[in-house]
Amino acid sequence: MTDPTTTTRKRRGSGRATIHDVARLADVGSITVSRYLKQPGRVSAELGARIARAIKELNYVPNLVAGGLASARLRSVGMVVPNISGPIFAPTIQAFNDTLNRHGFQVLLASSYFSKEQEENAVRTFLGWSPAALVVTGRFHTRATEALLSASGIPVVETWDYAPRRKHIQVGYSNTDVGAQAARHLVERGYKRIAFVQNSVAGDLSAIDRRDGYAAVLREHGLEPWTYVPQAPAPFDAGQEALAALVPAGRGKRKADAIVFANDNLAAGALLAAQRLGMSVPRQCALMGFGDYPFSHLLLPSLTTIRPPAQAIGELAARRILEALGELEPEDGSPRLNLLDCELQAREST
Amino acid sequence: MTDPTTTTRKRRGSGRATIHDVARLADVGSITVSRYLKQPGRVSAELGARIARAIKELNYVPNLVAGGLASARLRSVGMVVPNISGPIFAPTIQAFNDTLNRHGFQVLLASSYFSKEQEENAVRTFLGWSPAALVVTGRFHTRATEALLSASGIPVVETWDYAPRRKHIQVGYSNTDVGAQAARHLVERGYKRIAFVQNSVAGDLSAIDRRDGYAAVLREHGLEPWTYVPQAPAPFDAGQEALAALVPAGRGKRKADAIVFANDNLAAGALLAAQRLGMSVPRQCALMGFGDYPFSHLLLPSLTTIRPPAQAIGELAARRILEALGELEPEDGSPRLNLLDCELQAREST
DNA sequence: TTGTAAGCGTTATCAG
DNA sequence: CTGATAACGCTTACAA
Repeated sequence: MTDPTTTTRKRRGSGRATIHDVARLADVGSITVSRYLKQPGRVSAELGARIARAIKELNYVPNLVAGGLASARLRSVGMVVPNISGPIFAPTIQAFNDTLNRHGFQVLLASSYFSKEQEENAVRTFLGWSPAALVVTGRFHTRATEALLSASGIPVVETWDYAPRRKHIQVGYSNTDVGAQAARHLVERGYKRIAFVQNSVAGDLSAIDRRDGYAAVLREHGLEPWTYVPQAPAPFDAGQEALAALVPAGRGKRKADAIVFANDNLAAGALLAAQRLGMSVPRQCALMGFGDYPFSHLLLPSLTTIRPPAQAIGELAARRILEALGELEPEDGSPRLNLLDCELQAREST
Repeated sequence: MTDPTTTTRKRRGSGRATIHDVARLADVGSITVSRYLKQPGRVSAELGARIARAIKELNYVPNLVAGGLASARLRSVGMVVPNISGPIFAPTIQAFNDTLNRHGFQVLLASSYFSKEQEENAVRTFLGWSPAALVVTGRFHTRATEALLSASGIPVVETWDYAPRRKHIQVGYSNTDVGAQAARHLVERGYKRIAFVQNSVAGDLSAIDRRDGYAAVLREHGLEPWTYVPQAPAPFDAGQEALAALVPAGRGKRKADAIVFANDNLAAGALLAAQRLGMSVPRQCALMGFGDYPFSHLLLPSLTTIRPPAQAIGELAARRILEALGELEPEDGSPRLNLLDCELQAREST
């Protein structure tokens, strides 16, 4: 009743029904079946109905791999992110994946762990898949990656950053602005000795941009920037270490009255350390982070932080790609530059 | 210097160098290049060297799509998870993806949002990709999904659950045991009126297994199971609602002295509500969750919970697949059934 | 150890 | 609107 291969069993192949099986059963040419699948409008209603019946009867699933080979373009999009499971990129991946899935594209994922070399590797691998487009994180890549991206001839999107002068599509926000936003928030609240705590993860260059934005605002206000780089590798420990260094117990030393951390993990480490030390936040020292991780509003005191548009980045990147591929009508002109906003979440810790 | 197509430019194709270009430059048959790439041992050192040079010269990247078509098996593995970005599945995806990437496989991801129909859809789509293996979450699927999986003829892994009688490879833990573990923990600490709060997300059937395990242990100890199903859709609100219902303010009513929540989000909602109400946890009521989300040890009091082996599931699923495909030597016999442990994290809230 | 021939299942091209 | 034919770039089967 449901024998996929109407003819003799072949030596190779998947054993599944092919477009030819459908064509034979519907008594049309295979190419007509292909057309029916891609552009139903270009096939007469009668043949269309016969084909539809045959497809159902054979339980036919088009082989996307063969289609990808023939058209030199697989319906897939490669995406390189620093990591999949962190609180930062996961919503971006989710939104990106869901949006593209909805249009029949598969997302291929690879993580770079903030290493440009691993990113290069991933891009090289992706090219073997003849993807329809590529997405990378940030604007910092190896020269080889740049070359591969440029030579690929397919749409490329850079996410989670914003570099107007680059040639690829940009979907992100300005980390410099974020740093400035944080600094302004603290200055407005009257804090004077405002420190910035760097990420101990080497390779997270976006945190350096945030620091630069912070430093610029402080200088504007006649305050002296003050950066601390923790040694501890684990973010919670690093946050604790930074607090101890910037708000020492003894008298007479220079003390920070507010600290901006490169991310919420560092800030949470400091917040917990403060609790343990009986230090009052924000009275003795205000703390703020970046990222608005899921736990940040649950802390006591709740953590002031800046929320990046993680989900919007994924969704918009997918949309711009679909537009570039002609799969979607450009809604707002489909600009190459897409600058999104980060929202300051003012809470108890400042 | 780097003209990919030594001969005439072709009308179709990606424009990239092919295996034939490499073969021509190295003056060998294309099949020898193919062999060199797959089984370097079967090619003489001299030809190998010539081929290696040609590959470098042409910057050749094998077209995996063509290879996948020819061999009727793409080096890809489809994975369906309820969601990508939650605290639960993200570590599994990360570990699974990284392990398979390391062996040259691409992971194709799709999210079901706990819907069996969406899962079926994803599986159907994946089959069009001729994947080498498939991974699904849990043991509950539509009949059509079951049929597709069985007919696929490729290794199938069910994760995040453990159903010994099913025919697919199992990599997970027993949710019933987890529920029992939670109940035992509370019984041992002397709690008597122990309630269980269900998930408000319909479709998360694993939570029901946990409740069953909890109920069995309570009965063993002569205690009466007591399940509450919140109405609020958002987990935090649902947790708060459950607390209000199970530990009412008035006198004379029946009150829970301990509550097991279906997950940490619910428990966190209750914990925060307790703080706001000035209720002392665990003195007035002990609370525990499931999942050990990243924030759980940061709460005040820190949340007792059970940590599922999320990362181990991803890694082991990948390993079993690679073994089934002959890409990896079976280390411990590569059993079909893989039961992992969940670790109870006893903390302040109980 | 190496090579030849024949697909894999689809789509681009061009002709009716 | 429909179809025959020839790719797409690689691997399997078989032969030397």
